[in-house]
Amino acid sequence: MIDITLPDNSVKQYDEGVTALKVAQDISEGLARNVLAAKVNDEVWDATRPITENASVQLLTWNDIDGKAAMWHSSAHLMAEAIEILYPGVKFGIGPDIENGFYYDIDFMDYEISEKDLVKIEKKMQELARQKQVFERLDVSKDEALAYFEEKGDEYKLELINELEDGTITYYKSGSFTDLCRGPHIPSTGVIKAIKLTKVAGAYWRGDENRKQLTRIYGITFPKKKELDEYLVLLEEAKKRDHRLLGKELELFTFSQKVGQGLPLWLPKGAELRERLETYLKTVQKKAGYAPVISPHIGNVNLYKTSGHYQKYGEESFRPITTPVDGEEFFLKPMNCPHHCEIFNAKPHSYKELPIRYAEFGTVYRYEQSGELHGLTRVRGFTQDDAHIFCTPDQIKDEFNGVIDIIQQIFTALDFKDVIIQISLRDPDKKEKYIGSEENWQKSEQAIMDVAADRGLNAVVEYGEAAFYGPKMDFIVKDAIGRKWQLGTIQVDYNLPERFDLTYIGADNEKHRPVMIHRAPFGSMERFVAVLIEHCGGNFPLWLIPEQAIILPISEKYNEYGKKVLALLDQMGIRATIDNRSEKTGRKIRDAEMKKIPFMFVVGEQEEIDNNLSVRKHGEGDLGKFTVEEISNIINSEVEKMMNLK
RNA sequence: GCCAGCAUAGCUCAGUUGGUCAGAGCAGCUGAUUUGUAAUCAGCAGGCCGUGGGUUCGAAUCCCUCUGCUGGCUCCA
Repeated sequence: MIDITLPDNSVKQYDEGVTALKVAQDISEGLARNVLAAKVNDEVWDATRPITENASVQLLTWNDIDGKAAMWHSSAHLMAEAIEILYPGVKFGIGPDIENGFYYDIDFMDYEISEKDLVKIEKKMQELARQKQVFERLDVSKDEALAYFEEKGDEYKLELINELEDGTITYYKSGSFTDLCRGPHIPSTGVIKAIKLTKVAGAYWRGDENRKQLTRIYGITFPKKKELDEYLVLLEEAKKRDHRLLGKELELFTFSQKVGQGLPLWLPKGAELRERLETYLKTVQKKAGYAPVISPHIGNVNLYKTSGHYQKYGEESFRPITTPVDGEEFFLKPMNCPHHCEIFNAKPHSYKELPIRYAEFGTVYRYEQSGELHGLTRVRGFTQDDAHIFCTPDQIKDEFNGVIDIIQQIFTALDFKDVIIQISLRDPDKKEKYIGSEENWQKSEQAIMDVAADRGLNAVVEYGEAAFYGPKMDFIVKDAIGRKWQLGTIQVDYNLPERFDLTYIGADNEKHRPVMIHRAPFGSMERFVAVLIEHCGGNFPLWLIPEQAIILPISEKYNEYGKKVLALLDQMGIRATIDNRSEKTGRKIRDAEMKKIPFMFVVGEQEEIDNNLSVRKHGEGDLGKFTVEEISNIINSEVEKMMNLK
C-alpha cells in the first residue's frame, strides 16, 4: 500500500500502481471525466501512469495551465495521426503545445499543403477523437528507437533521438500513431471535442535558417464547443482592434508602395495625435530636467566605427551613402546614442553638472527583413522618444527612479493599468561575456533591484538577459483584451562611454568615466501609437483624440449658429468640427458615433434661442443642454485631470 | 530573406469551366428634401482588374517575373 496525499492534505491509501485517474474516480465520476493530467510530486504525469510510491497528487483539468498543455500536446499527436493517415510517408519534426494551442512541424515531401487542406485534416481528427483513443506510454531503449525511426525513414526523429540518453526515451502510442515523446498526455482523445486548425506556415527545422524548411500547422482544441466559439470571438475582437485597419479607418497613417515598405506616412490626424503625445512627453521631461538636443539623420562611417555599430550591423543594414568626393561614407542613423555621445564630448564636464540628460525625438532607420515588417509595430524608419543620461555610478538609482516616474505618469495618462516589469541581469556563470567592471555591474544591478523593491514594482528578474554592455529594465503593458506588449525600456551602458572616451572631472580633479543610461518611455512613436490604438480600439483618451467634438445642426438653417459655436469652442481650446451636410440628425449622429467622436453637439431652433447646445456623448447618449462655456470647461478639466501635469 | 496565401473603383467585396464579366454596397459629386439623437430619395462619376512578359482566335480568369500586402519562421521529442 502507498499513501496518496491530495492538495487539501488528506491522505488516501492505495495499492501500488494506482493511477491519478483512479484517484479521481474515487472522488467523483465527473472529476474523472475532466482529468487531463496530474501533478505527481510536482512533476506533470499522465493521469494513467501507475504510481509506485508514496506521492502527493494534484489532479489537473482544463482550468490548469499544465492540464491545457497536456491537452494541446495530445492534440498535436492527434493531428499527426490524422496527417499520417491522409498523407502516408510524411516525416515529422516536433509538435509541442504552445501558449494558445499547438503546432506540428512536418516535412510533407511531395505533398502540397495549403489552408484548404486544413478542413480535411480537422475532419479526420474529429473522427479519430471520437474513437476515444487511449495514449499508451512505452519505455524504449535508444537502439530500439533508432531502429524504429530508421525503418520509418524519419531523419528528424533520428536526429532528436541521437541527442537523448539511453534509458530516458519514451514512446507514446495513440491509435495508429507512435511518436517519440516525453509526454505527458491526456487519458484519451475523447476529451477533445472542438478542433480548429488555424494556419499553415513555414518553419526552419530547429529554427535554423540554413536547414530545411518544414511545414508548420497550427491548431487549437477545446473540451467544449462553446469554448472554441468564445476563442473565435476573441480573435474577431482582436481583428477589429487591429491598428492597421483602424489606422486606415481613422485616417491616422498609410503606406505607399512608391515610398517603400516599412516606411509609414503619417496623415494629418495621425500626425496631430502623435504631436500631442510628443508635446506631452516634452513637457514632462522638461520638468524632469532633460535638455533637448537635435542631431542629423546621417552620420559619418567613423561615428559608427567608434560606437561599434559598424562592425556589428554594417552588413545587414541600409547600404552606406557615398558622396561625389572620394572616400566619404555616411550611414542613415540606426540609433541616436553615438550622436549624443559626441554632444556630450563637445565640452569638458564637471561632476557638478551631472546628471546630464539629453532628449531627442530622433528618427532612425533600420533594415528589417521584409517578412518582419508589420504595420506600425515593425518598420524600417521610426522615431524614438530617446534620451541619454550621463551620470556617476552612484546616481544610477535616482535616475532610474526619475525615469520610472515619467513612465508611470505616461501609462496612467493613457490608461495602461496593467504593467509588468522585466529586469534583465547578467548570467552569473558567464560574467566574462560582459563589458564593464565587476564593481560597476554590481552597483547598477543592485540599484535596479533596490528601485524595484522600494517602489513595490511587479517585476520579474531574468538572469542572462542583460545586454553585453549593461543591465536593463523593460516595461510590458497588458492591453484591454489581455495581450502583452513591450514598450518602454531603461538600459545601463558601460560600453559607449568607453568607446567615445567620455569623461568628467571629479571632485578630486581627476578624469572619471560617466555611466550612460538609454531610456525611451514609449519605445518608438510608431510602435506606441500602434499599441495605443489596439488598447483603446480607436477610442483614444479625450486629451489625445483628433476630434473631441462635432457640431450637428438639425438642418441647414442652423449652420450659421453652428459656425458661431465652432468659433467659440475653438477659443475655448476644444478640437471640434461641424457636419453641415444636408442630412437628417439621425444620420449625422450615426456617422459621428462610427467615427468614435466623444462629444456631439446637436443644435437647432431651441439651442439657437437659448444660446446653448444639446450634448450627446459617444456610446452613452443624450446628456442634456449645456452652454459652450460649461461643456468646454467640463472637457478641459477632464483633459487636465488625465494629463496630470502639475 | 524563406514557406504558404493574397492583389478587381477611395473603402469592403462579387466576377461560375478563359468568350457582352468589368459589377454591387459604402464613400464622393449633383439635385430634391430642411430634417431633433445610430443610415431620406434620385441621378452622376469612379478601374489598362498591382507590374512586366508568355500561352490563346480571345485572359481579370491559365503560366512565369517583379512589386507590395497577410500569416508564420526563439515556445525545442
